[in-house]
Amino acid sequence: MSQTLSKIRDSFPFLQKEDIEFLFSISELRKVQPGDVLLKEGDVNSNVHLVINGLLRSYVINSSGDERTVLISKENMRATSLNSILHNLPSEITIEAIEPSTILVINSNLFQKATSTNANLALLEKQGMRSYLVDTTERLHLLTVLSPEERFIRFRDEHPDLIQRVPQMYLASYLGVTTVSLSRIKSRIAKHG
Amino acid sequence: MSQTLSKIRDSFPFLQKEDIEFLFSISELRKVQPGDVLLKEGDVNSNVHLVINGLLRSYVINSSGDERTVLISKENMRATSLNSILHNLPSEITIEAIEPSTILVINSNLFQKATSTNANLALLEKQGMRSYLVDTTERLHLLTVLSPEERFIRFRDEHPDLIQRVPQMYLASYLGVTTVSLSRIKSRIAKHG
DNA sequence: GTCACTATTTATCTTTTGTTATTTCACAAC
DNA sequence: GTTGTGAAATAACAAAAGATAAATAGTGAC
Repeated sequence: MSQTLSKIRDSFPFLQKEDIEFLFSISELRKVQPGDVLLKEGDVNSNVHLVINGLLRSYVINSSGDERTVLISKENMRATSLNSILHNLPSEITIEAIEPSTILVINSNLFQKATSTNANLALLEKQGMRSYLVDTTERLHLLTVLSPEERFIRFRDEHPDLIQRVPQMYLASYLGVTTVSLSRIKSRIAKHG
Repeated sequence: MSQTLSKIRDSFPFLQKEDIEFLFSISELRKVQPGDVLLKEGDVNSNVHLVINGLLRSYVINSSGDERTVLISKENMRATSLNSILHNLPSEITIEAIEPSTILVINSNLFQKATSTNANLALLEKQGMRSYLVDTTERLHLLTVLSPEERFIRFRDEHPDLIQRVPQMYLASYLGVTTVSLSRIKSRIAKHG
């Protein structure tokens, strides 16, 4: 638990000890195993899932019934349903662990209330929204501008650890290709550069 | 000008007349023609471009030298460089008019300063960030989950007016296909349903 | 009206990607 | 050890998309 605390302090240095204690008081520290589901599509769930240790993936199911990974969250990253957190609507995504993970599940309703009286938490909220926006925009640009091969290279360079940790089937659907295609991309890169 | 004012009041009913007057005082109302550039990739520009009338497109150029449209902004919608507005970095996008347009160009630095003393403007900022986030996430989901044909149908149903207004070459690159492909999609739909 | 220019459609061919099935590999259960 | 299970690589074929060029349709200038 104190390891969790120091991790959070490192990530958000402007938070005071009391702020983090408050965060814990409105949170639950969950240990999950690969395949465990933290949030199921269709459920209303306004929790923010902060990854302390491990790996989560968020996915949706398309009209052909295939899962499409929309987000891979590693340490210090979050996973949330925007629908639920902003509008109290059923989640559009399913969040699932792909490693044994420790997740801080923060009750966002209670958090939001506290932001009106606690400036640090308000800043945390604003920063959270901003980094969410930056990440989403970044990913949108990558999907729009880069080819699948370029996307793989970019992902590999930014998250060399995740290439090993993320099963290829999930990485493929995150990059917007099939597993077969991703395999071809990898062998192409291995040959030429 | 008073038409502009009433448009803004309709879009953001919680704003008082003084708030809107302040917005005008830190803004410039620009009339632009198709092809006119409001913001060029590489320039640092932390303005928010609010479309009063007309149509803008934001695009980036990929490694093959082709333009990829990342955003189409019609009335009441915005166009901004996130890089510039959040981090004062060179813009990743170019913003260009594709119709004769009236654009309210808001100085975001001055706006941000005002949000610390004016609660309405702070709310406007928060709402702006949220809707930006919702739009971006929505678009990301569509690109991830839907096929090009499904994306076209969705776009047509949500923005029937834009099908006529947006030149097909820009719509194609917005949907992530070539003009030839978009043409095929349209003829397929015309045949079967 | 014609002319010039551009966008869109259509047709043909090529390349890429998806689909499916098979094989290999790793790992756990027995 | 073998057997089973699931992921990844490979191959063969089908489907889709890209590239290119040519034809058609629009638009504005004159």
